[in-house]
Amino acid sequence: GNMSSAKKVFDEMIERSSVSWTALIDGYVKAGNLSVAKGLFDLMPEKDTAAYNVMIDAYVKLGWMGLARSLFDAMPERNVVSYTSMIDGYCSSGDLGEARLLFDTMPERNLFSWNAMIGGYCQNVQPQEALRLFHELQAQSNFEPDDVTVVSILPAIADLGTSELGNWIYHYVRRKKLDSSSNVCTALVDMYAKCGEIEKAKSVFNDIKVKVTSVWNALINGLAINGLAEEALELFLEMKHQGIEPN
RNA sequence: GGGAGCAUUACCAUCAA
Repeated sequence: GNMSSAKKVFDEMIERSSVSWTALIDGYVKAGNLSVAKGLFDLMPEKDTAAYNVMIDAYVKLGWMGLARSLFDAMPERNVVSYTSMIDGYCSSGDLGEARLLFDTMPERNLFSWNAMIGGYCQNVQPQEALRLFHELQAQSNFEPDDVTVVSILPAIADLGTSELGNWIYHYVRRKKLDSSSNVCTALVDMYAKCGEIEKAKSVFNDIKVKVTSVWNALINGLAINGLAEEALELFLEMKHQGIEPN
């Protein structure tokens, strides 16, 4: 995040590749300085796809889909990153139709693009569509769900309250050793609790080797929403007893 | 043969609206 040093090095360079331009532009974007980023982008002599992608994603994260779309349409060549950024943006703005249109028409997809579309349905509370795409990912693509896919899909299953699907994910997680991710574990505990399977939630919790705060939170909340207030309080005390800081 | 720039999950909890 040290933009003044980055700029200094950049200014001292004899030759600047498109990689150095793009790295600097993205630095300004991530530092929240869009106007400087845009100024550099406009100055950049030969803008390649990655440079356009950085600017598109900057607009996307601000929710400015009109500007993002203008660049997307204007750029000479679009790659899978360009499409995935746009899909992410449309999903975040609630325009699932436009997102899906891009997803269906993009020349090639990777796991990022699948995850973006699946996550989009989840966050717009369309768990059934999310699950349909999740199955399609496994049946009709060369990719396998990863920890990101699982963390996206579990809240959708929790919304539906159907733990049979959750059980399938649970076994998948164990088979693929995805339970080394705290986010995956947290999402599993949460899912079982929201499906009313509090014993299963506890059992998943107990199997977790390294319990970070969010895992404790998930089970404490799970006990609470299942009417087990006393157990929730006990677990909270146990957590403090073990030296885990409540947040 | 190797390497540098861009996209997807973190809501699980709390607080705020």
